[in-house]
Amino acid sequence: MPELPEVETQVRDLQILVGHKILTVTTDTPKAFRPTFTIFQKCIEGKKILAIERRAKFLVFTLTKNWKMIVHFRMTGHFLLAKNSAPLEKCIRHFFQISGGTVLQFSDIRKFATLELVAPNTKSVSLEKLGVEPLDREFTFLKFREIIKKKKGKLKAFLLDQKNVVGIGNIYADEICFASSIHPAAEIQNLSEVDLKNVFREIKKQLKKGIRNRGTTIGEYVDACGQSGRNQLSLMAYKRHGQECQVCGTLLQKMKIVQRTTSFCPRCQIKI
DNA sequence: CGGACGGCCTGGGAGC
DNA sequence: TGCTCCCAGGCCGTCC
Repeated sequence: MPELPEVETQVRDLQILVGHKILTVTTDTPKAFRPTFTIFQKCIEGKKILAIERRAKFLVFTLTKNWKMIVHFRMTGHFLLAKNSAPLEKCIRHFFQISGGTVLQFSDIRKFATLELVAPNTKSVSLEKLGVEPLDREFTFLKFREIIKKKKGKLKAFLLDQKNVVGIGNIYADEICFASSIHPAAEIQNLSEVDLKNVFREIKKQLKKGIRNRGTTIGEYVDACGQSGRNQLSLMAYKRHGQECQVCGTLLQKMKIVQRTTSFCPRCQIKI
C-alpha cells in the first residue's frame, strides 16, 4: 500500500522526466481518469513536465501553462520507467510516451488508482482538505499538539485521518504506535505529554526510515525501476499478529480499528 | 457532525 | 486438483 515513503520514493525516481514532453497517453482503463479519459488525453498530450512533487499520498505533475496531473496510487498503483511499451508487469493499465524515448508505464492490479487533470487556476478538490505534511519543518511538536488536542477518538484513527497529518496509512500507523509503546486503540484524550512527544517523534522517524529503505514492499509495491523496497524487513508490528514481539517475545495480537486490521503487542503497548 | 459501513477491484490464500 | 469464498485496504458517499 503506497504511503508517504513509497510515494516519495517514486517521486524521486521520476525526476528524470522533468523537462520532457508527454507525447501520447493510452489506456485500457479509462475509468481511472478525471474528468474523462478523452478530455485528459486531449489536454495532456504535447505538454511538458515542469515539476513532479509529492503532496500527502498524491503525486502532483506540473505541466506547461500550469496544467496539473494529480495521481493517487490508492492500493496497488505505481509507475514504472521503461525503454519501450513492452509491459514490464502484468497489470499495466496506462502508457505515457515521453520525449527522449522513455515510456512511463502505470501498473495497478486493483484499478483503484486515479489520474486527475486540473486546469490552470483551478483548485483540486482532492488536495483541499489535506492536513499537515509530517516531514515539513513547520510540523513542530507544538503544531502537532495543537492538532491532536482538538481531537477525540483512538490514536490509530487519528493517524490514518488525512485531515490531521498526511501520508500515514495502515503500515506506518501500526509501526508508529508500536515504536511509541502506545496501544493503537488508546484514547487520544488519555495520552500524556510524554506520550504525545513519543508519537510526534515516531511519526517523523518511521516515515524517514521508510524513505531511507525505499519503501515497504508487501505484495506489489516497487519503485519506478521495478525494485522492491526494504522496509518490510524491519517491521515490528504491521501484519505480525500471531508472531513473537521482537522486544519482549509476547505474541502480537490483532484487532480492527476503523475497519483496518491492526497488529500490536499487548505487553509493550499497554492500553490506556 | 461523526462514526459505521458499503463500494470500488483483483489476486492470493484458506477451506472444502 | 479445482472450486468458492473471503480478505487486503485508501478514500468517498451514504446512512443513522
